[in-house]
Amino acid sequence: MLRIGELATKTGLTAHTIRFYEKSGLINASQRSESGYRYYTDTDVRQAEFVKTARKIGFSVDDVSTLLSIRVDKSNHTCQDVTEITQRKLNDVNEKISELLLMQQTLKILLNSCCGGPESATHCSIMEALDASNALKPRIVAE
Amino acid sequence: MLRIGELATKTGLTAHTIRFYEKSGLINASQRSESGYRYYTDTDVRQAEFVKTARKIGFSVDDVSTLLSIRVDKSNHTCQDVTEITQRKLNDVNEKISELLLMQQTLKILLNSCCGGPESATHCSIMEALDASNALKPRIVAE
DNA sequence: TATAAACTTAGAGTTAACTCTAAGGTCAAG
DNA sequence: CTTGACCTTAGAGTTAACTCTAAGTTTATA
Ligand SMILES: [Zn+2]
Ligand SMILES: [Zn+2]
Ligand SMILES: [Zn+2]
Ligand SMILES: [Zn+2]
Repeated sequence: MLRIGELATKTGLTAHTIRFYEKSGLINASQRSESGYRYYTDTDVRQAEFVKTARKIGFSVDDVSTLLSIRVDKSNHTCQDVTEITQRKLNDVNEKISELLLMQQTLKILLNSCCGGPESATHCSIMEALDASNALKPRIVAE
Repeated sequence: MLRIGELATKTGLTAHTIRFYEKSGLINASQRSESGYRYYTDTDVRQAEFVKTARKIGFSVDDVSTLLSIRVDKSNHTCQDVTEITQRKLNDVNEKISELLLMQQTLKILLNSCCGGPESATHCSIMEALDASNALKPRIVAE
């Protein structure tokens, strides 16, 4: 039986976060001491680790909540249920990556166009590009 | 001279956002009618477009604020000043991309391992992976 | 003139996931 | 018995960038 600090150490979460997850319904302490201290059983610890793993992969707290409800009642859920959540998450991630790659591309173009030196920014091509509003069309770029 | 709604149409921002940007010091209306309506000059419009462009590229409101202060006083700033902001942003973006690629990789592995069918999740490999906490080590994976 | 669209303000609400604070209680070690 | 580390709670604060509301004013149009 671990106390909250020990669970924190074990999982890499903070005690604060564990309490927050408790409020969110992700982690609970099977036992409480008379004085109110939380005590975590092995089962609780495994659930906390599940939560940590799922969060680390990138699932939202809400997703983890759903995954946990599947976890406690696997026989009434299907692989499809699980892949749906996972696929949705992957789609999110893919979309974010696309956006970021576009930003990356544009930023690279800007950096390539500017000398970066100590001279006056009066004719800085980055500033000019931002003013021209066609700085938003990244193309094939070297490097 | 445009009113806020017209500027909104022209820039693709909303009137709300323009007012928010005003509070944040990014956009201001050179004129006000007697009744208090904002009126934007061509110069204001160009600044608003600069803001829109910079935001679209991914610069934070704070970054844009800094870029604007360079913009109004280019001769007292250098290309280095500008590239620093841009490079910092690119570094941020690169870091986020790395994190997302890791997530993407892991999610792909999970999806590959699960049949995704209508059968019970009792032996679902995604659930197993989340329970095993070694689901976090993405390796080379086929597409 | 009447109506509707557009505008004004201050300030509150949204989202996600924490993060921290205050004020106090508990427990093991020395 | 005292000290210090650890625990408790409710609830407020953080961040970024909006987004919305309410209640009222102005303006253009029919
Ligand atoms: Zn230069
Ligand atoms: Zn430059
Ligand atoms: Zn299956
Ligand atoms: Zn499965």
